[in-house]
Amino acid sequence: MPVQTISDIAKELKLSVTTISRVLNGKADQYRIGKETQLRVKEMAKKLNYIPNEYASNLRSGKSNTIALSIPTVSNMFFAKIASDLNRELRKLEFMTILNESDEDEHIEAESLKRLRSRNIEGLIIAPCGKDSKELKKLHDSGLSIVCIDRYFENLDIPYVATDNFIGGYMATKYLIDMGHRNIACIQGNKFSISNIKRVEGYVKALDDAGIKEKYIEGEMFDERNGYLETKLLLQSRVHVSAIFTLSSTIAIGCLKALREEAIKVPEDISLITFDDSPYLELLSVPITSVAQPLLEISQVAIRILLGMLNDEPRSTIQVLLKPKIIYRDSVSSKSY
Amino acid sequence: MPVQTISDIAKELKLSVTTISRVLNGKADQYRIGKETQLRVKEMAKKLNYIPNEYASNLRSGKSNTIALSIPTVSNMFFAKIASDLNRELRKLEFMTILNESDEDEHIEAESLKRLRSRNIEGLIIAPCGKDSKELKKLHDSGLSIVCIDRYFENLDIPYVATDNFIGGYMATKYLIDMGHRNIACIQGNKFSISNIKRVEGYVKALDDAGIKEKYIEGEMFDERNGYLETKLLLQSRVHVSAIFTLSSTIAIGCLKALREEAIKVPEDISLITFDDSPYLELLSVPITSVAQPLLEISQVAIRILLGMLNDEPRSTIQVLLKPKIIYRDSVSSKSY
DNA sequence: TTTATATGCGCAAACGTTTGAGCAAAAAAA
DNA sequence: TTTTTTTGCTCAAACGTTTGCGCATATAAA
Repeated sequence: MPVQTISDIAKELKLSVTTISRVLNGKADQYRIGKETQLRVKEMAKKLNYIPNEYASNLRSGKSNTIALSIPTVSNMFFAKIASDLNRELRKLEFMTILNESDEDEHIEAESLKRLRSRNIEGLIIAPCGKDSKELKKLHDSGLSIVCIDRYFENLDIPYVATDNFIGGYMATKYLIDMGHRNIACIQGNKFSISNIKRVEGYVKALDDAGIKEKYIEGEMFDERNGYLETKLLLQSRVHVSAIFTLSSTIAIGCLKALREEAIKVPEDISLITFDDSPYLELLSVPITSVAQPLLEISQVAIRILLGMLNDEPRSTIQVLLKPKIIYRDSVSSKSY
Repeated sequence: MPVQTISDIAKELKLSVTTISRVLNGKADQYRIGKETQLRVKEMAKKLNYIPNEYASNLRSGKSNTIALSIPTVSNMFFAKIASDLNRELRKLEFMTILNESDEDEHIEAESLKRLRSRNIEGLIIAPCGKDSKELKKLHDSGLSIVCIDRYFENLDIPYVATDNFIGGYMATKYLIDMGHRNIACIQGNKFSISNIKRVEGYVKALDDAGIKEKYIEGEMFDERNGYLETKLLLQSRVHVSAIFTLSSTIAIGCLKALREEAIKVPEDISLITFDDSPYLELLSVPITSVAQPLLEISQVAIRILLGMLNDEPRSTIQVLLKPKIIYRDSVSSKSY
């Protein structure tokens, strides 16, 4: 069966395409199309198995019913959960979701954003990976509704919603300090992502507040490999730490594997606390204490902000930071000097 | 800056839109556009920051450069990995990816598929969730290039690539049997997904081959909750099992949590083997033996098949089953009677 | 009966591309 | 010089919608 168009229906019913279009768009009453005609049109549309051509409709109307989602990667559970929650909401709102993964590569991200401009998307939800994104700024300047999640740019007035990473970093570190630790290493992820930066700032502030000078900040990627490598390096270096603060659960896994290889016991030899919770953490040989982010809230707030912008509410600079929560388990020992 | 169109460039250069279009599409030589003109067009396009309108272009040409990906959910690591791998390849091929999550709900899936028809997508990669999908069949009949991953329909000649789940189920169960277990429970996921069905068939066959009559097959969802609940039920029932085979890593987590609550030791009291590998598994209090699926291969083969179809190669019914691999860890004890 | 209002629908342009066909001028061949 | 070929580009239609405006006809009011 060939693709049926509006004008096929029109021909069949000996009506104009205008009438068909109006009925099918729910604008029939507004344009005073008779009740009976409406019925006949709808029936014929069903009978012919009519499928609207979104490309034609978008070309004319400018509406694409499409939202783009740009995140580092969906194979990181943190982003996967958020992507899934967002996608579910968008589906309910009858939007299609375009998925863009940047793989933490700002060139890929920029390229994707550029290509998005061709698609007339109506909104963009993005966890940007670059230090500063010219492309994102361009999109923003062009009037596109954008909301940043997890990461954002302090110098751009793009609305964002993220965990209060500074507090998270501070809480985690303070907890370690309160438990008696003084030599605390921090294995970070992407140095240019604001969420990483804020976590590190929290770490530093907590140490400063406690009058601790020694700080060890290493790492550069939110992945297992980085956690493994940096832990190995840490153990082989001369610095002696009694606790490690990993800035993502992926990093934590790598760290744990390295610790195990070196036969270091958690928490007896080294304590561990990590950003990001995961259902696995409580099942590990040592259940890992973590800083849990309010995942669902992030997506929900993001959607709410986006909808606000789409409904032409005045473009305010909404910036939401949500409190994280420490989930206490057994990977941090109290250390008394 | 307003959106610039091809005709803006044309006006600026006093050329026809046809010429601009041809240059910008790389068809300049084919249509004998002068070298110098080509340069001037390209420069002006850059200068005006021209962005092609994909909707107009698709409307005319029928090409959408869009592939849809339909999976249960991206918050299941198995699908997340696959989605990510596929998306990366599609990006390289200059396709945009539309993400559709069905949440294992066939109505949602059907609705999404229906809406896809409006988008003129060029291909569809899907892990269908229903028992049989009318919508999918319609799309297939309409000539769309489709490849199924992980799940498929044996009665439709849609190409698919999946793990050989029968073998996987057989291997896992045989291993348990070889280790001396006779009472083996199987906690399954979605009963209607062929991957689940095949795994169960493998489980049954292995038991039959060993002359074991007792079979315990329970469960109905590929998630943690199901694993937890079914394990609880299993433990409270009168049947006594010495080993459990969970059909996904999510189920395994729930199972482990239940076992821990009931103070059952793995593998001393009960042995566990699970489908799906995960970087976490080796870090658990008891490293879990698993049946690892060839994730990357699945995506790669899927892409290859899809490309073949897109390039108008004869539509053959390619059906690929890839061998899984057992990763031996410590969750299965040998039991001697 | 004439005039005003309501009802039901159609005309035709527009959205920004792509594309088959074709035309004028320049270059080459005769 | 005339004819053929090549070069460089343009015309205009088409893709399937949406939409501002407008035109009959029917009904109600005067």
